[in-house]
Amino acid sequence: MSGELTTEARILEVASRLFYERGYEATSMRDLAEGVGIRAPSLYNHFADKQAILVRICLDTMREFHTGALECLAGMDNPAHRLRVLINWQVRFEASHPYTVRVADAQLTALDPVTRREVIEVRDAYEQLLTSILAEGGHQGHWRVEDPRVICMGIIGMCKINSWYRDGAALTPEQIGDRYATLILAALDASTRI
Amino acid sequence: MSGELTTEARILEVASRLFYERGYEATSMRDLAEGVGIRAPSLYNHFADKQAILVRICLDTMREFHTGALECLAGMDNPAHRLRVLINWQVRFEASHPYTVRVADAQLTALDPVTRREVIEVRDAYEQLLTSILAEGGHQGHWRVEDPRVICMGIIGMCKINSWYRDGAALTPEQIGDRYATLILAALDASTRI
DNA sequence: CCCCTAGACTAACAAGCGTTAGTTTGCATG
DNA sequence: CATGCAAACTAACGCTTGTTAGTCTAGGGG
Repeated sequence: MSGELTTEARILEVASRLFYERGYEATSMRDLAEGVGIRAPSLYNHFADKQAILVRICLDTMREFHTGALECLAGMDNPAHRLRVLINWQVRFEASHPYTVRVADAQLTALDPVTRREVIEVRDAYEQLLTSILAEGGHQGHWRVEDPRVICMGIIGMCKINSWYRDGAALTPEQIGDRYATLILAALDASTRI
Repeated sequence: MSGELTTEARILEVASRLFYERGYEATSMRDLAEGVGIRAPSLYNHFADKQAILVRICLDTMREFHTGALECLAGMDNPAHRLRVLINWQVRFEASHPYTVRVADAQLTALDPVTRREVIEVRDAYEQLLTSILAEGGHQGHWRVEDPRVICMGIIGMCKINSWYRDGAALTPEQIGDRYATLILAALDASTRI
């Protein structure tokens, strides 16, 4: 065992990178094994089959993302604070999990239908969370939000910095998150003229 | 020949849908041929190989997107108008080319390096276009834009409605584009308190 | 009326795929 | 020192893949 990680952890690590770079179907078990430093059949000592590796990556990532979001919001009431915290969390998560986040999104089509449904349910739960914050801010009169869902999807898309952000950029993920949160909060402010 | 399209056009149409649904690698030439209503070897009467089909889809889509953007901006000077028009164009294009836009993005890894570079160059040109508009509005004092590129990427991400928008939604693409443009313009407005 | 070409077809190939069976190895425990 | 088990290995399987070679057929121009 090289390094200090278990073989299972190293398989997941290498698989995330390869699925990210080439896609699930374009990555062979032999490629993956070579990256780990073992032979292909040995992979089956750790995972039932190729699909199980993808399932682990996608489900683990989505669940960590969602539970982390809930923890960030714990005990917060003010919609503006909640929105800012959530935007910051997503941006930071995208930057700290560059491979797995993209795999969980772009390789959805390679997932078996059952797991795909599960991943989508977690994703929907997050969207619901964000939408409810927007709606609440609207009801309280702080924000101008005619279509919370449309705004929600716009914010989520904006926060997907994973497609362009690379380590060593001029701004840290924290700074980018702050910029986006400030921008959205300014835009939603009901006192602003259109 | 069924319908009124050439066989080549029908191949591109079916391939776009299959690459979108399953990915490039997961779509076999036999699957594709079946969708078109011919046998696999007949595909080679229209395209040199499988890769050539993907190349056509990705390059055609990106070029149509970029030249369309330039046409939308022709003769427009005001940064606010230019930004609004560009946001609207992207949102409408995403909605009107749901399959090919996603393929040109998600299947980038399946493209041969030469074509991938070409696609990325077109994408970069669009980003440069948007960034320059933001920077100009900043220099003219209309907008508060400290980091034009970060804002640019945020706007582009926001406009990728293709991942969630489906025909028959409550709002039309035009309406969504208007909402986003208004939101961004309100956020950038230099006279707004933060 | 014949020929030529475009575009369909069948048959088949070599390569690579995910996976299984069966075997060996090395360490930890009694 | 013997034993057992986890986890590596080699060999090989059946299948699918992209692609090529060669053939057939229908329609339009000389």
